[in-house]
Amino acid sequence: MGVTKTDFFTAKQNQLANLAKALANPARIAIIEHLLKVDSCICGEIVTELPLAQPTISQHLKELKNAGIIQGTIEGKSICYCLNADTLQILQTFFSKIITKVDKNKCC
Amino acid sequence: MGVTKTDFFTAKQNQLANLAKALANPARIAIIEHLLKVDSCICGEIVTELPLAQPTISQHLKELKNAGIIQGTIEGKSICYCLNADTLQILQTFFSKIITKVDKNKCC
DNA sequence: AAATTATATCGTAATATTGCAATATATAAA
DNA sequence: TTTATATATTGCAATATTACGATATAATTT
Repeated sequence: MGVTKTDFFTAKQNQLANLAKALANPARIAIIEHLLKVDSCICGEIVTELPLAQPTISQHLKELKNAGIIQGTIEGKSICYCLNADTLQILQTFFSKIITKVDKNKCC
Repeated sequence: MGVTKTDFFTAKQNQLANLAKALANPARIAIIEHLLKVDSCICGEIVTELPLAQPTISQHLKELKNAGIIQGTIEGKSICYCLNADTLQILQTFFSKIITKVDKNKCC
């Protein structure tokens, strides 16, 4: 098929899976790391930073935006993208909870 | 194409993207949550817990194992799967670092 | 208004992922 | 050793993802 059986899982499980999917590409990781590093966060900057064509980066930015990981505001004729802390917090919380629990659960 | 341009990114970026890819499915999130919850972690248990066929779950377990997120040891005629804390720590560290930096970086 | 600059969308080819039935393998029990 | 149980592998159809050229849109400058 190729279709994930979304209906059979909880909203939280689907949310986490969708966030992970948004991060499941090195270009999107690189975009996140770049947004974290630089003060200004214009799309055009990313195009020159990464070894990908402009439409490809625009598509990656769209996916990150759809997932709520970044947000973009129009700034003159360019667009300012930045990270959305609230969404990233969901992931941080998930993994922190796992780390605190996983040690107590070693069975092999 | 459909091929990610892996070569143009750093090993760390590819590692994080691959770990995210391994988590980018609600069934695999559910498997992780189940392994975290129960004491015993036999594959057959997961098959009865999740609404997916046995070969599908076997495939998901394989992907989680290849990513280093879980490990499995043979136990009689069944297999005991459990979470790998070291790998999950990589993700926890990544998101914790992001969270501590992201607030200082608000630009829109 | 025309040209320039910045980003988005469309269309498409190549490849990857998802899920399962059928089947294989491997250990345990009878 | 035959049978039962547990998990893995194979093969396949449906769908999703990746990347990019061509083109569209939208604001800015000249």
